[in-house]
Parts: sequence; C-alpha cells; structure tokens
Amino acid sequence: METNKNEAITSRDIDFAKWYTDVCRKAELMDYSSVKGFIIYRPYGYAIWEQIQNYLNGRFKAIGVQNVYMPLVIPESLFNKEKEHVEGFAPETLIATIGGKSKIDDPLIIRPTSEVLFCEHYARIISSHRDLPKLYNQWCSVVRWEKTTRPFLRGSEFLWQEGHTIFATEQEARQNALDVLDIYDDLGSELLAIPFVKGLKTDKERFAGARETYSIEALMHDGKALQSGTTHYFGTGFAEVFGITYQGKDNVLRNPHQASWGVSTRLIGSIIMVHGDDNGLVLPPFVAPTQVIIIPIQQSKEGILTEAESIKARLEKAGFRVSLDDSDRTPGWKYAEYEMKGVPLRLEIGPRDLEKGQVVIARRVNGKKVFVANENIENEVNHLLNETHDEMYRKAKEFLKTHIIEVKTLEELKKVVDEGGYAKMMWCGERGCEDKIKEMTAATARCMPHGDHNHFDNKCAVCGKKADKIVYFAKAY
RNA sequence: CGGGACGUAGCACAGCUUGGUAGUGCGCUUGGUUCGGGACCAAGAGGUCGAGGGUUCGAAUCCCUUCGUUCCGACCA
Repeated sequence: METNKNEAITSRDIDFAKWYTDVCRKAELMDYSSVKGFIIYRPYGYAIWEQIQNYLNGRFKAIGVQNVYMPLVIPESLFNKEKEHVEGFAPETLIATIGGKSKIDDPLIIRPTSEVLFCEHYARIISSHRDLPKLYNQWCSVVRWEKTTRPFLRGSEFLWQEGHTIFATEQEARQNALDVLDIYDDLGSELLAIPFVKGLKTDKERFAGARETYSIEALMHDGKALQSGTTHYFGTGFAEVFGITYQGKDNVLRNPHQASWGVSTRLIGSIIMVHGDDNGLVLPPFVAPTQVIIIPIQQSKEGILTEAESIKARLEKAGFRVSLDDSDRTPGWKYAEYEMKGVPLRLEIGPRDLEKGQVVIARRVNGKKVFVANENIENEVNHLLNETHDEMYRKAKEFLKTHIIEVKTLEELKKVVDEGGYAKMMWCGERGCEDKIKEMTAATARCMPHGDHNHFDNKCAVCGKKADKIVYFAKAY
C-alpha cells in the first residue's frame, strides 16, 4: 500500500512540476493541441468545470445575476478607449486582421477580457436610475498570448466566467465585489475543499483599470500560491470613458459604478495541486464527476453484474454520480486507474460479498476500506462523501495554517517564501518596499487578508517606518 | 522574451558519434484461460522518424530554417 503503484507518475516530492503535468494527462483531464498554449479539455476535465459552473450559476442567480453572451472580438479602436486597461492587456492580445480575402481596417482583437464590450452595451441600454442595477455574467473563453503556458494554470486560451455589474452607487458596486468574493470563498469550502486566503490586492497587483481588486489565493502543496479568482470594484472610470450615464430621481445625470469578477479553469489546477498525491488526482467529492466507481470482481460469475447494476441504479436514484466499470480489465488495473483519476469512493462487489449481502467501499483520500451491509449502501456513501470532503478540507486548512508565518525582517521573509508558504508581514504601504521584496526574493504580495487583524508589530519589515497593514507575501504561479 | 532539455508506432524510449532493410517494452486488436491491488498464453495490426529546405548514389542519422512540448528566469487569471 505504501509503495507507488504507478511508475508512470513522477513522485510529487521529486519533481512537483513534472508530477503536475503527469497527473493532467494520465487522469485524462486534458491533452495538448497543435497550437502552443491551447489545450483540449477532455470529457473528464470538462466535467469538473461543469460542476463548478453548476454551483456558481446557482449562487449567482440567487443574487440576481443574469447570464449573457458577448461577441468574441473587439474592434481595436473600441479596445483602446480606456488607457490603463489597454496598457495592461496590449502586450498579450491576439488580433485578427484579415476577413475573407480582404484586410480589416479596424483590426479585431480576440477578447482577452470583455470589460469594454459590456461597457459599450451598458452605455446603450442604461439611461435612467430605473435601468439599474444590471448584474450580467458570461461563460466563455478568452485568449491571451502568453509566453509560457502550463495546462490549466496559464493558457493562451482558457475558460472562465466574467461577471460585469453596474450600480447607481459606489457602496452597492463595492458590496457586489465583496459578495461575490464570499461566493468564491464558499465555492472553495463547499465544493473544492480548498481554504482560500481572501483579501484586498495591493495597488501594484491591482487589475488594469480597477480601483480595488480582491482575490482568493490558494496554497499549493509545494508552498507556492495560486491566485484562484478575483473581484474588482471599478468606480466610475469605465463609465466616464464609455459615456455610461443615468438620470437620477433628482434629474441629475451621473456615471454609475461598476464591478467585475471572474474565476477560470485555473481552479482545476488548484484542485490538482492542493489535493493530489503520488498516485494521482484526488477529487473533492462534490466536484467529482464520478463520486462512486463500482468495480465488480469475477464479473462473469452468476449474479455479480446484476447486483452491481442494481446498486448503481439505487445510488443514482439517491442522487449520487456513480459509474460501473464492467470492462474486461482486471480489478487491480481498475483500482489503479480510478485512483489516478481521483474518484472519491470505490465500491467493490465480488462473490464473497454477494454471499454475505455486503459490499466493500474504499476511500481514495486515505485508502481505508469498510464493509457495508447491502441495505446501508446509500447512507454509508452519503456519510463517506461528506466525511471525505471534511477530511480533505481540514487537511488543506491545517497545511495552510502551518504555512502562514509572521516575519519581521526581509531575511525572515526570504526564508519563508523560499521554503514555501506565506510570509505574513507588517507593511508601511509604500510601493518601494513591495518592489524591493520582489527583487530580493521573487515573492509578490498576494493580498491583505480579510479576517486577519493580528498586528504583531508596528514597523514595516522592509523600511522600518510605521506600518499598519498586514500583507501576505509568497511565490506564486 | 532570454537560457537549458526534448520531438522516432497510442505511451516511454533505443538507433544518430562513424549515413546503407525502422527497432524494444508497455498499450491496442482477436481468441482462450483468468479476476479481492496495474494477470497469463497464442496469433495479429500499427511509423511520410515534428515540419520545410539543403548536402549525398543514398538521410531518423550531417547542415540550415521553422513549429511544438517541457524546465528555469522576466511578465500575467
């Protein structure tokens, strides 16, 4: 049990980066295409994304969000309207210049993000306070011409949702950014079993064109942080540039306030690197496309397959995602295969079980097996899925907790981020200190966390001046 | 965008130094025996050697170009 049964996967501690790409491919989450940075989301990987979509659509709709779909392309002239935004994205756009056989005078940018499309549309449909608020979201892919790419973590094209909301007041727009940040945090605790650090980005790390950027940050097993989602409060900057105005009850014309927010298929990368082990993927139960894999033993024997099928039907009826592998592979092969794919529960049914009126259920997360009487299967599956989720979340949270370390000097900070984890630092707020840390340690400010108000010092760890901000620094993907 | 490594059957690789019939293991197909931790036997199928150009009687092998993958940096979800 303790040996690595699959030689094909590189051990996590020997080469984490290689382990990661091995898992991506061996678990059949993705495949490479012939264009750099554009990957194929295979059915199993895409199904994980669909679970995330289902969860978020439910939560979004509960706060009044409507799904829409915007065009794939943005005329360059339109894109260029907001200066700061353009400067943030210009180096990484893919641009179409030929249509049919003729040159396009105003080249079309393949969207790297859709702020300007939403703004242009909002300008047309908003004129009165009665038209506000609007809470739009779209599920789509975006293209960014990245220099180096890795499956799910950084792609030239990736799938995401982008919410673009617009309100009469600053307070509502900022609150929307914070509300969705909480939804993302819940996504972590309820679906992905990932404890995020959430908080406000420093000015240096803020999104191009935003007034405030918030993020959820996950800590990978190798101690590097992964920004897993962001929300932004935009103020009226875009509205001014794009001429979005509304007339208030007092007859005065004003610019509305905007927010935007998004998570991407990068979340799949988070799941892999937070929970995976040397035998492959370990999927949190509620995001797993298959929660229970049924493996019949000696399936050619009388009664085994019919029993397996009846258990499958019972579990499906009880609302679980379950599949039965009745292929002619050996059981041992199937065990290894579904471990690699991270299926949370494996249900074995063989001649001995049939005789005793029981099944065997094994947990992916810890390898433990239990015998379950036939009549208790639904209850036990339900119990084990919940227990698995809790255990995975608890483990990840414990890892996070032990990897947030208070530092009072640059040297201490360097040591912490080199070993992996967050260095928690008091900061004066000066950009110069942040730049210096980046230069000396390659770590960046991840965020100023909500919910950590423990001021353990009053001096900036870099310059020694008065400091009242708590910042987490880490090396990041 | 800089530096390194690598592209040969679905996968992992050998062959290249010293040019001369395209190989090995796993996987795949068919049949049979198996089945509680990646089974076994037998018979098969599968490759324009990443692409383009050059040298040569002859190129997987030598030269040039290019595309892709990957790792390490700089930049970003």
